[in-house]
Amino acid sequence: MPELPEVETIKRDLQEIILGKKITEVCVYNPAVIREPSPDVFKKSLKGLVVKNILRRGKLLILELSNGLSLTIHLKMTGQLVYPGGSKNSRVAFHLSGGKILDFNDQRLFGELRLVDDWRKIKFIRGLGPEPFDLTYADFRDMLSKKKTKIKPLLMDQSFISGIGNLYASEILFRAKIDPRRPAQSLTKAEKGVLYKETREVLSSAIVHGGSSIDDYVRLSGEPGGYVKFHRVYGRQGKLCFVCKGLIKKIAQGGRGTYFCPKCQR
DNA sequence: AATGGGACCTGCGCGC
DNA sequence: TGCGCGCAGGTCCCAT
Repeated sequence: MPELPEVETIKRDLQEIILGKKITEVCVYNPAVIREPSPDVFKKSLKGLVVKNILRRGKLLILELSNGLSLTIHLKMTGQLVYPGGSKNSRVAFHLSGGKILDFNDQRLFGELRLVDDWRKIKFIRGLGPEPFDLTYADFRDMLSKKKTKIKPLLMDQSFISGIGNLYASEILFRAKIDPRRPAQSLTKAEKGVLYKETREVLSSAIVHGGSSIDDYVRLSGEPGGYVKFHRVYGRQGKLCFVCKGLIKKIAQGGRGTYFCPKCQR
């Protein structure tokens, strides 16, 4: 968390609210989250710039600014953007034209803010695989056929496909009825087709509902996203499967929790 | 190429 | 009650 649907939701919220606004002041309360340039230069350079465009690539938010620079924001696990803000716990406060504040909160300080000349050149962006919604079925099928990796960690691999994290990987595989431990290349053509379809459906439905408010994720307004009620397996270990009434199981894969129904997912 | 582990962090829930 | 421990996961990095 947050993954593609949450970041996309925040992107759309930001487009409604802060597009065209000017950054009048930046207050840095914890410099650890500013990865480049130095916090001092970051703060001074942003002052007076207007937000011209707001994009998302994978789980990265990109704010294109009036002088050609871009502010990139990675929320990692506990990052939040809240408007109107002004919380005492914020790490960075962006004062905007109109007098209100956009807060960047981040309890665990994993989040990353960067001010860069060209966001396309940053290492993280260069390493990203295709966006799920830009990927054709033919390409997806071919990509899977080349991989021996287990399917669940593969879906979370940002160089393979961008934007899917631990929560949605589990949810997508449940709906596709595929065991998360299966080697990717062992999937049948039919399974690949279902996986492709469910990847798009789960992600787009999650976006429609404003993302999943698990842990710290909130929308720009501070309100929760509404997709949690559609979760079928994530965080449900030991509970009954909604489809077969069997028990949902939790296993570790690559140091991360994987949730699945051993009966429904083969 | 694939896989596993640790590092970065901090609040929370658990067991004792 | 209070304490210490492990866990949560996005990404990078190193080792095998």
